[in-house]
Amino acid sequence: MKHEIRKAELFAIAQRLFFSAGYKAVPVADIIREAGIAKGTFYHYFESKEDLLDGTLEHFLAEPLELMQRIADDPELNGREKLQRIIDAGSTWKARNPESITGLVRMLYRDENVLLRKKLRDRQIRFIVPLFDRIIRQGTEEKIFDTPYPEEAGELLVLGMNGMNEVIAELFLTLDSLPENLDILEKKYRIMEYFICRMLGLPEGSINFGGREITLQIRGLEPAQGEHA
Amino acid sequence: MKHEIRKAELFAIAQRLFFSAGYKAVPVADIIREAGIAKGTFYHYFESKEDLLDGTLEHFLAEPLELMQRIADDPELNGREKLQRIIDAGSTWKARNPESITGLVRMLYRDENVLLRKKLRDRQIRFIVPLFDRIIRQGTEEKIFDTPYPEEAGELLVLGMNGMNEVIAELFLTLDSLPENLDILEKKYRIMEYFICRMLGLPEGSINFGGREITLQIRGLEPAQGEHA
DNA sequence: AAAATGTAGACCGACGGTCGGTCGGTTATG
DNA sequence: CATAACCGACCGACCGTCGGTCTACATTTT
Repeated sequence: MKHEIRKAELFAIAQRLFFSAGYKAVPVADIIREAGIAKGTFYHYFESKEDLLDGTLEHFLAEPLELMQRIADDPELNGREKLQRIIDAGSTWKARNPESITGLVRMLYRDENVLLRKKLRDRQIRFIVPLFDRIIRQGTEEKIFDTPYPEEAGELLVLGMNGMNEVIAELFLTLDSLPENLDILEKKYRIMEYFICRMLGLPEGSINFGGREITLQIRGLEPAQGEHA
Repeated sequence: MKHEIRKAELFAIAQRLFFSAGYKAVPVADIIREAGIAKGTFYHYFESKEDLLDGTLEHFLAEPLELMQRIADDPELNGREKLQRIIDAGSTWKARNPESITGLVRMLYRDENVLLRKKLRDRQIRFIVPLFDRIIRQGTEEKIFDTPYPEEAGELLVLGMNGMNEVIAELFLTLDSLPENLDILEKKYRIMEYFICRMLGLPEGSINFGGREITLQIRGLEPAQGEHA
């Protein structure tokens, strides 16, 4: 088991370095220096630098994905509640480590880091789509959801949310220089809520992504900073 | 003007090489060998390899985007017709050069080529979203469209279509080994049609992506190859 | 029981080879 | 003669390889 421990150590180092500077920008040399091992040793543990990246992302996503799994499996919740809980879980996770999020997003949305972003996104989608499918099937059986194409709604939902997320992330990054973009950003959230309800045949307001306090909190600002509707 | 001609030559070479082998896989050395120039000359024309890529994509997309622009500017057409014509233009363009399309898609959807795909997509989206916004505004004024969030519908539409396109492209690539996926692929198109109409408040069937003949034609197969509904 | 032998896998770091990009200089052109 | 076009040797940063050592433990031999 020494092997697995060592690998986990390397994952931790890689996560820190990749997530602060980006994948391409971190040479293998840096990683092995921090780990105190030699080039050859590194390639004893991993087939390639990209192999390390894959493992690191798997490691990184394991916990949040497992959390979602648990929510989806919870027999106490109906379809709508599960959806909302999964959304909430995302928000609170982001709100809990605001420092890292801003840096992470800023790094991810650079051209040179598309690969990293793509791998992260792919893994999430591959995992989440089946989850959503199950939840939507449940909600439909419970007569809470009412949608044509129930089998496809999950995929469409996840893809749509993902596309919007990219737009939102880019807006998020502009907030420092253009604080007024907060309104646009919030509007995007409202639209997403609207379309999700629309697609699932839910009454408006059944799903929500949290108000602007959440966004501000994620940015690491106090919610009450001259912000009043 | 010699300068521009030379650049166009290099774009042509780059397009051929990048689109068959991928961006990373084509070293600058290959390009200058084909062009018969030296390293230094290359960097006299371009700031970097990536600069060449940007220019190449701009070059590549110029014609189809201009065509879309013309459709959007056509005073004879109403909103719905413009939308449909733009979709048709895409289909016929693909159907006209089927050999290149399959290879292109196969190359684009490799991990190592995410950057290329991203740049292509970004440029399209940046160009198309304002176009769609105008068309949707026109259609809304004509009372042909009826949508909440008319200003956002364009972005949502383009993003949604784009996400679906990625899924469809991946399905498209499996058709050789799994011909039955054609049905799934067609279904995705039907769903897209449905949701576009839904989002724009059009009666069902107002927009269509063409039947399976188009898809088969794009693959370079004759439509009538044992395919009958 | 102790010593010799075998072995697998952790570990090492110099080295090969590729590639993007630079630089000092030469040649053509207007 | 000045400016743009052009040249190719060279540089430095990387990823990944390769031949080999060292340690710890199992197996056999004395």
